[in-house]
Order: sequence, then structure tokens, then C-alpha cells
Amino acid sequence: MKIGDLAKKTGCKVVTIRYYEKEGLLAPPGRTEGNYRQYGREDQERLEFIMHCRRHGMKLDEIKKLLVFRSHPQRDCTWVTDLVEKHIKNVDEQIASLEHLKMHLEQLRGSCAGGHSGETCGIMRSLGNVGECCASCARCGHPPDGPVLTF
Amino acid sequence: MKIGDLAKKTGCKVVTIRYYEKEGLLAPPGRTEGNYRQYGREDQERLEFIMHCRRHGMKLDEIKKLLVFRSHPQRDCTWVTDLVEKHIKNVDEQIASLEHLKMHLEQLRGSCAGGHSGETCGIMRSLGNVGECCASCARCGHPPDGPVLTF
DNA sequence: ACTAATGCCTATAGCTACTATAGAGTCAAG
DNA sequence: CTTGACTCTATAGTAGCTATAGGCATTAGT
Repeated sequence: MKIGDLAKKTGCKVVTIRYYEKEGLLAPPGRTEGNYRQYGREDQERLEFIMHCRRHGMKLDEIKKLLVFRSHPQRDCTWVTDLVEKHIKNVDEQIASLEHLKMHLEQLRGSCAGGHSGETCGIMRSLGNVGECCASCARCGHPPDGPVLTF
Repeated sequence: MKIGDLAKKTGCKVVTIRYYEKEGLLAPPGRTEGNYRQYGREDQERLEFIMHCRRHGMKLDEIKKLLVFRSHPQRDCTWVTDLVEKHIKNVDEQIASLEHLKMHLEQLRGSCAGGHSGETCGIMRSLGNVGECCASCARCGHPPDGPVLTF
């Protein structure tokens, strides 16, 4: 199986496969005479494992550990359940954060109906008012170096 | 006001202020004899506007446009409401995505109670099973080049 | 056999929004 | 007059890819 075939089978991009190899997630595969990478079923399974982990929001270095664990079956898996637990907490926190952001955005939307100039537009005015943003709300005590949500 | 004072007043880091200047969000301020940046009330307001936008999940280039609009009040603000609308949709989509992810993670959590080896751990097994992931579910038809959620 | 298209190779730079580091200059207090 | 806090610039690093350039390998068509 050449890299393009593997890409088609898994839905992973060719460049991404090479990237995973460079990052040590996939072992350097054998090569053909013409120096093409050649993959087998095991490589495919490993890649699919990686992709499945990615879809679960795992970071590459977490996946790396999971892959090591996968090939050394003698150890205790408690940390895996802990990892999943941690991710669930993380997801919960993100959802809460987004719900809160949504509230603010809806407030923002409600503050202008459109058709205004930069000075009179309610949204622009709201964006300029710092103190206005819910002072009572704990979530709005933006930690000074906390990450800002991006899209 | 020196850069450190501005940082303290706004809660923005010194390096970030310099970064915003480099990116054209803040105008290069005046300098003291010793080549220190010197800021005034207007700069502070502009920075606070930027920070407020960031907290609403706006990207830097979106904020740049908003800043231009802010200083050219003659134009119509409809696109601003559109922008906010777009962000709300985006947030909705992200929340849905995270809820879905959470479901999967909880499934994962439920598939092993801990104390297993790499081979018998239910989580590891689930992560290896690609097809298992809800085939019927539309959200699981991961678009080939769609962004993967990260934390 | 020749050619064109496609696929593959490596290496490097770019993306976002910062953050960290190094090495040097400026300023106020003791 | 020295110490320490603050500031300056320039450069590199972060995550997880993506894009580009320039060059081989293979294959389909003529």
C-alpha cells in the first residue's frame, strides 16, 4: 500500500501521514525500490487508532503515550481512564465557557439592529464598554493569562 | 503611561501589547527620551476594545476591521451585526460538537473500569475500533479536512 | 518508445495568537 | 554608584497541521 492508498482508506491526508511519521506517531515504514513508503495492515490500524484519538480531542503527545501503552500490554490502564476523565472535565468546562460566550454575543446582537454608523452602532458601543461586561459574573473574571476562546 | 502601567491597568501582558502594535492593531505610540513607549487614555481605550473583542472570540483580523470601522463612523454597521451573527452560529456549532464529543468520551469511560492491561482495557479496545463509532450519526461523518477539536 | 499526467519525495516556510529567551539599554532608590 | 526593576529589539518556539518549491518515479495513452 502506497501512502496515497493509505490516505484514501483512512481519510487522512498524505501530508498528515508524513507529519505523523516525523512526529514519531507512525514508525518509518519500508520503502519500495523507488523510495516510496510502503504500508501494511498494521500501519493502517495504527493510523486509524491515532485518528480516532484525535477525534476524541486527544493531543498528539497523549496519543503517543497511548500508543506506547498499546504495545506494552502488561501495565495497568488506570491512567487511561483518568485521561478520559480529564478530557470529559475539559469538555464540560469548554461547553460552559461557550454557553457563557454565547450569552454575551446574544446581548451584543441585541444591542443594535443594523443600519448605524460606527459611532451610533450599539454593538460598537458595547464593545467599547469594558466595565459593562457582567461584573457580577464569576466567569467574566477573565484570568489574566487564561486562554481566550478562538474559532 | 509606560507599557507596564498600561499592562497593569488593562490586564493585558506587556509582550501582548507590543505584539498588537506589531500586528497593526495598536498604533506605534510616542516615545520618551529613553525610547520607552508612552501611552495615553486613547491607547488604553483602544486596547480595551481589542481585549473585549478577543473575549468575544473575535480574530485579530476581524478586530482590525472593527477598529477601522470605529474610526470611520460614516459607514453602515450591518456587517457588524452579521459578524456577531456569524460568531453565534459558530459558537452553536462548537457547542453541538462538544456535546457530541462528550457523549463519545462518556461511552469510552464506560467501556473500562480500570486495572486492565493494554490489551484488555476496554478504552484501548474502543479506541482501536473505527467502525464502532456511531455509523448512523451524521456528526460522526467527519469531513475529511474538517478541523479536529483540540484542547 | 515517447510524452504527459499523476503521484511521490524532501525541505522549508506559513498559519494563529501569543510566549519565551537572549542580550542590552534606562531609570529610580538606597 | 550599584542594584534591581523595567524597558528595548530581535529571534525562536508553541500545536497541528498546510502550502510551496523543485525534483524523481510510475503509469496511461499514443
